[in-house]
Amino acid sequence: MPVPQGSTLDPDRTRSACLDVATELFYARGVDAVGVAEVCSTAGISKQTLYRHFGSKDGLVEAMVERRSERVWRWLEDAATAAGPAPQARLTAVFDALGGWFSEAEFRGCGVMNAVTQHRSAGLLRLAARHLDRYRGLLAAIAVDAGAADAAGTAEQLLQVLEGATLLASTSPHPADAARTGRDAALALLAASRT
Amino acid sequence: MPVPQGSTLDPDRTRSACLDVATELFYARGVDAVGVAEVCSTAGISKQTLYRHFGSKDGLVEAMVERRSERVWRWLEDAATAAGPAPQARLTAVFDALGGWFSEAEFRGCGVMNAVTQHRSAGLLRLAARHLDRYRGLLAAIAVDAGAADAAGTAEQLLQVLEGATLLASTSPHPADAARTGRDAALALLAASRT
DNA sequence: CCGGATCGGTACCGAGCGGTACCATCAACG
DNA sequence: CGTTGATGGTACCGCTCGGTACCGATCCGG
Repeated sequence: MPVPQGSTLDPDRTRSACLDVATELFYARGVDAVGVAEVCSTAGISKQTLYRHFGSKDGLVEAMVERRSERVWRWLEDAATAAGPAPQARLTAVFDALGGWFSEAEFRGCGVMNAVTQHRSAGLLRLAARHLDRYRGLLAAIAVDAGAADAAGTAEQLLQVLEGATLLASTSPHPADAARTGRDAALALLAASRT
Repeated sequence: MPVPQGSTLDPDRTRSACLDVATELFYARGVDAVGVAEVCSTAGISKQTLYRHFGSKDGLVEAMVERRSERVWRWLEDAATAAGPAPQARLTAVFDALGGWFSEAEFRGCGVMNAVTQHRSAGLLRLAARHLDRYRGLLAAIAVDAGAADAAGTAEQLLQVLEGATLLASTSPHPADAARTGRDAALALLAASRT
């Protein structure tokens, strides 16, 4: 198979490295506050290469948001799965994982929702909807296993708590507290969801 | 008293009109997407006048965020008060009022949190903290009257639901549903907060 | 009626932006 | 070995931004 793998000219590797840098910079300082020139110089590529891969800055932003959404969702799924089959344990694991994230010095809230708040484009709105749907799937599975009378409604409540905790943590001086508060609220809602 | 009131040269009136325009434009399209020139021309004032009143664009943004925070909080307080003394009724009134807001075509989420997401400055972080504290006071009073064992903790849970509902409504095709979901979650949490 | 202050309008500045053109380089392949 | 295609570097373009300087008009108190 003719797949290049260590080469300097591997397009996939270049693209991925570029997305890594874009994710970091855009998340840390905001999409508007970082120019494509800085992304290029930090990633060690030229502007031509960036534009050949992504077409425009918007294209770069959307590609990085999509990848980020998929990764953070998979990360939460893994955390839930590792907690075993009990729905309460899985929900607890989700919020505990969030707590670890919130406590990082670089934490700035949900990158997907931040991006759509900063640039309300049709593409980002669509990506945000997909992002939230992934979360809904995760939370609905927990609600179903917990015997919720209205699993979809319960999942929506849990999603509001999750996003609310994330948003409040992003401006709070004690972000880890937001995860604990969210976990308590989520567990209470899950318990109340059985008819 | 020498207060000018109808004059074209009334500084307070000019300042207020300027803040009205800034509130609308910055909220509708984002702080970065609107230049001071457009704010001035829409408000019918010159750039000199704007800079004499606010010093810089950041000053204008902070002044408009502070006013918006105070107004929306007072609006929610009034909605709760009008619902009578019962804590459940007041909490319901808060989320019903939010539902009316969410349903407006111009709704774009919480203007205060949007602003701090777009421009993470120390001033805006401070204003956001004050904004959330106002909400905490409103919700804590409800939690106390409902006999919550941990009123502050319950208020924090309700705040997460409120902000989560607002954030999700801002990207949802059915924003009013978010208010109903939030109301149900908030009432369930309030019920679960006793002992 | 006049002097000072404030107003709106406009031209302007330096800087940074997103995006493009051109070129020398270098690896891959026939 | 020569061709091809992708790369990094750099200069450049048109545009818009936040912010300032200057001007003539307008209002006000004395």
